[in-house]
Amino acid sequence: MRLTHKQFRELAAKHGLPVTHQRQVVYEAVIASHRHHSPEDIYAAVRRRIPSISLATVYNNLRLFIECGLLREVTPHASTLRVDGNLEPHHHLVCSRCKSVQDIEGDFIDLKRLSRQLPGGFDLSQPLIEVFGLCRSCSAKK
Amino acid sequence: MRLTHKQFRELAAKHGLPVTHQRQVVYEAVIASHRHHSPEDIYAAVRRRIPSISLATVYNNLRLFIECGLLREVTPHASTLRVDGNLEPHHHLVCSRCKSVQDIEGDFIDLKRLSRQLPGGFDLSQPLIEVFGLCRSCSAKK
DNA sequence: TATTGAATAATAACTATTATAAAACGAGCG
DNA sequence: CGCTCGTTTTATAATAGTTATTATTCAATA
Repeated sequence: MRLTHKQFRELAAKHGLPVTHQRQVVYEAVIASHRHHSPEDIYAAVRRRIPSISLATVYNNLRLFIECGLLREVTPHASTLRVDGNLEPHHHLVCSRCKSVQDIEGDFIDLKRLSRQLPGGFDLSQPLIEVFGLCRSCSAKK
Repeated sequence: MRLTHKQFRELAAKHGLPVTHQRQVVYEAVIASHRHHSPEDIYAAVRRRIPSISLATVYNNLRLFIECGLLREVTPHASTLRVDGNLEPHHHLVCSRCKSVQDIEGDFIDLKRLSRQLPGGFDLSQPLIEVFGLCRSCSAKK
């Protein structure tokens, strides 16, 4: 706990982010458990230490942390359903910022090696792979 | 247009899905344009042919098509934000059904080849790759 | 033609998230 | 030590996307 405490102060300083008690606690809650969290999970955990905290604060700070690179977003995606009628094997290149999607050929993947790394029982019979990054116009803006 | 007409009937038959006029038109709207659509886009397109169609019907049928494998879902994701505090390079194995996420090592990716396939200007300085499939318990249920 | 079950339309309800406005905080300065 | 200004937090309202509900329509069959 002491460790993440210090770790957060350093990260925040590096990104020019003022440290507040709420931010400290939110960050520690994310790090404390090693799984992938939803805002509600984090809200619940943080409330045990700051009962008065508001859900909006959790959202605000998570987003801030993601923007600054203190945290990563899992599957950064459009907030709405997208469908693809192309059933031919292909994969997607997704912009983490504007969520645009382009198709990409899949031959950069070593399926044999990937299968070897899979946990038992994981079914990859129709593998779909998404590569996240920043599209040209978003990386230009940055 | 005739082609997707027939294509849909065959696909539907293969999956034991009764063909209705609405389904036919929804499917054709997805295929007609080659991008990745939101339900609202599709709703707008379909309304030009069936003005009385309901948004719910579009949702229902898209979901049905995804379930049956007539369409793929782009970025199958939990309906809520997920956050990951682990900044070490690693990737994710995501279950398309239950949306659970596990970490996975990334050495099945040929980054050199991937970079060669990237469209100009795409920034992959912090590559994040997600592999979608079915986790053990979901593939058992199936 | 009457019956039955599935699909659709219309709309209400729900959930996750964002926006807004007011209150509290906190660093810097007199 | 108290004031002030900008930031953060809180509380809550608003919104967007999606799902659920229910009545209606349709299509197939007896």
